[in-house]
Amino acid sequence: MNLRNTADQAFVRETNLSLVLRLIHNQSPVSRAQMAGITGLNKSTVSSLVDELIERRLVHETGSNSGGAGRPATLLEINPQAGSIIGVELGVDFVSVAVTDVLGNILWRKREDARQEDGQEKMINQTLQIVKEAITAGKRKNYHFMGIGLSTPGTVDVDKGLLIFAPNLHWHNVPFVRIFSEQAKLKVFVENDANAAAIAEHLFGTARQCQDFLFVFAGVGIGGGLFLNGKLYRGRNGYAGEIGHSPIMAEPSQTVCHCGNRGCWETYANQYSIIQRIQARLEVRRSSIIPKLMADQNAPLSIPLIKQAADAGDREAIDSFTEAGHAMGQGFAGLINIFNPERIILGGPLSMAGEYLLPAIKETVALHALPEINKQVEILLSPFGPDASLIGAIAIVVDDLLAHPAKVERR
Amino acid sequence: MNLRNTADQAFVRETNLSLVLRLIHNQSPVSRAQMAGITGLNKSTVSSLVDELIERRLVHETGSNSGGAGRPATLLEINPQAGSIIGVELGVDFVSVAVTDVLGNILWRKREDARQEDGQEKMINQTLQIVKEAITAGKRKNYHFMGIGLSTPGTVDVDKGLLIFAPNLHWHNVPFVRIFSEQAKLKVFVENDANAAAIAEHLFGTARQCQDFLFVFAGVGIGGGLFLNGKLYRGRNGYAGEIGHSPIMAEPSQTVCHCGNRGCWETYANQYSIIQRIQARLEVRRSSIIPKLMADQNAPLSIPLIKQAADAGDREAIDSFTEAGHAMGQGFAGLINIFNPERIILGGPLSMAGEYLLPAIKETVALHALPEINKQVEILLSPFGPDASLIGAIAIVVDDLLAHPAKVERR
DNA sequence: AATTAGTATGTTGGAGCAACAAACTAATTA
DNA sequence: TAATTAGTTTGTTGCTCCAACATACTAATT
Repeated sequence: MNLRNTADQAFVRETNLSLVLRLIHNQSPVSRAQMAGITGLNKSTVSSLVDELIERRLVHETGSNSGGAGRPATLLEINPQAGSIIGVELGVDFVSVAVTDVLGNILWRKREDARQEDGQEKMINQTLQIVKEAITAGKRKNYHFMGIGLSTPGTVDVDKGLLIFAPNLHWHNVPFVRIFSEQAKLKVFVENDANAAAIAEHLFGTARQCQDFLFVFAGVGIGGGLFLNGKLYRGRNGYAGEIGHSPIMAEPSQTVCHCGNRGCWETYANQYSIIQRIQARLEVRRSSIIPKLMADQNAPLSIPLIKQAADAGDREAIDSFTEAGHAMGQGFAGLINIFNPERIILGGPLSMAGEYLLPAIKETVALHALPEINKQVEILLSPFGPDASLIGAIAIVVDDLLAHPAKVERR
Repeated sequence: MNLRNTADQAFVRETNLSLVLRLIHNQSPVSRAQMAGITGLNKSTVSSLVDELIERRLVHETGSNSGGAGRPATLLEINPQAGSIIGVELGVDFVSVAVTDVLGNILWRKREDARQEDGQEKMINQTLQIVKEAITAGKRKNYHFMGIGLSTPGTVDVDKGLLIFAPNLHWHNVPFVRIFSEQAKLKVFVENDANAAAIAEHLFGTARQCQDFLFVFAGVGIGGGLFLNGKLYRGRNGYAGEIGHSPIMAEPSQTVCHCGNRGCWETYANQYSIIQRIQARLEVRRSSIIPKLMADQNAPLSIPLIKQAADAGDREAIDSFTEAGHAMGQGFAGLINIFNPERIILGGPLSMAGEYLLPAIKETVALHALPEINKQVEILLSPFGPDASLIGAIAIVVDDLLAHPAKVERR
């Protein structure tokens, strides 16, 4: 039982190096003196740390700031040429790959449909193919790749780099890190999709300074990324965050959840539930423009289509979103009472209808969360929309970089 | 915004000192060499750390262990004479004070009924009086007091030492730390009762090595202490853990919760709900021995009394506990899905009926929690029963001691 | 335009202190 | 006596901190 919660001087250096780098990452541009003030570190210590970060090409000087009296400050920023990251999002029926810089700016991307019925091997090979494409495209532009991040539905053993189990894909024990690092000769990280999205919000999104927030991933199901006490909480075995299966809504007539129970929160608030609501409404009323949209586009009922109808002012569409929002709000209220978070961020496919869902969510939360707790909670939309998990895949690599800057070679 | 997540040599020393002390605290007796093996620290470093702990009288050598070949190890233990702790539990209608050693062994205790209707000042003075009594009793026995811990219902600002708001007591902004430290000239700590109980389980109870567990405090309401990633999670403003108000059970005919909503989990599983169940049953059937017990003892319906009936085999009592257990199980299942904890520990007044509740809880959890997640979760009774929060008050002092051993003076 | 004062930034070199490494002594068993 | 394991001693490395210093600018005055 080697717990290794021990500290030594190398740890001190790594901690401070990481602290300064994170500070530059989300307060840039900053000067050495400012950082000394913020962190409480000595000026000379900050200088030494910054020197090292510059040597490792993670940071560079960029102009100076001559405001008031005194010597003007030299401003520091993350070096955009520090390197590039490859992010891979594995969906149930698609694969998405992106290349970004260290700040999450997308430089290249590609998305392909995938059929998990074709089998695990084929889908993984397809993914590897796109990754190789990204690498050759990057080499042509002289990118220096620093790592690959992979986000996947299901439970992940982060340390072993293993997908333990993904119910939607029917996959068990897939050694992603081994597979991808063998092929690409790069450091590889794997993480659950909702968790990855939460880290993305923390690094690049709406939760930059936030110590305690929840990311709610709404789509086929409702999953959560729990960011608590300044870090991701994964639970004992990495299963934490199955917020959609609070089983308390025990009205026996309700739909059976795919988990086998009745009355799970997510059966009232996932994308299926919205489609069902619409179908039920269309059977009764005929005033909606949705049937026409479906016919015109020769497309089945889907969230984007319903959103389109809502945008055109369609009552049935708007009301269905509102109903789903109320159901979501019930769940959010419970989460707020349990976690007292600073923020809750809604992402995933359903978040594209956020403008219709959010007001309903907030309304229900105001009714059902304990007022004292709810007072300061912000409920926000993810700025990444459907790309939340893809940016998440990038973010897990960047997060490792920010945590261990000394792993980057001096050049 | 001085976040001070910085590290320096003092921090290294404190970390390692604390690590070694914690190791001795829950693995004792251990030798220096063993600890070097477990922690990965250098033998000489461990020796230096142990020397300092001995100088501070926190640890002492105790015999030696001549097992196999080689020089026998000198065994180390926490020094029971390191000092004594005063714990204060503030209840809604009682005050309890205990004196223990550093290992939580009770040396002295006293409990008095209190009436919050008499007002805040009177109740606090009554408490201070008992604390003074404890101190004089201790001085007679030459105890060296190291601090006072106070656990209270409601929301606590731990850093400011302030009770922010306790709905049951109707108290607002009580500066407990200031009040008690002025009177007793000792370091004082305040914490919410469920949180304190969770720390007690971590240090002295059923969650010793546990990084991720939940303490469920069941009584008038249902509160929770969330111990995640190896430390207590308090949320943004210290309100985290209001697990009893998940508002999803929306059957309109149900009892209104004291929070104003309908269908809160706790209205189905708190001690009131059990009493109501019994009352409803007694109106229909007359076979129960409960009315006789009430008459004999000239006492109202209460959990201890129902427990007594259950022990005597009374069907109505047992069935009521079972029903409440099933309701609790619904909530537990949700918590298991959300947190994937290693353990859930049931404590508080209701836990005295644990032998009847636990089987029903486990049954419902098995039905409603996701099987993958539930597989390894242990649901246990707190060993402290009704004293969970009192021991908790002790624990918050001991925890500070273990975290910052260098604050203890060399003698 | 030149001078001087004032202020804030960032650098330098030494002090203090932590863990570490290696060589040692100590105490036991086979 | 040899082997083995426990714990100590001595010297090394590398970290932050501190105080003094050099640098670069603004502002006021001559």
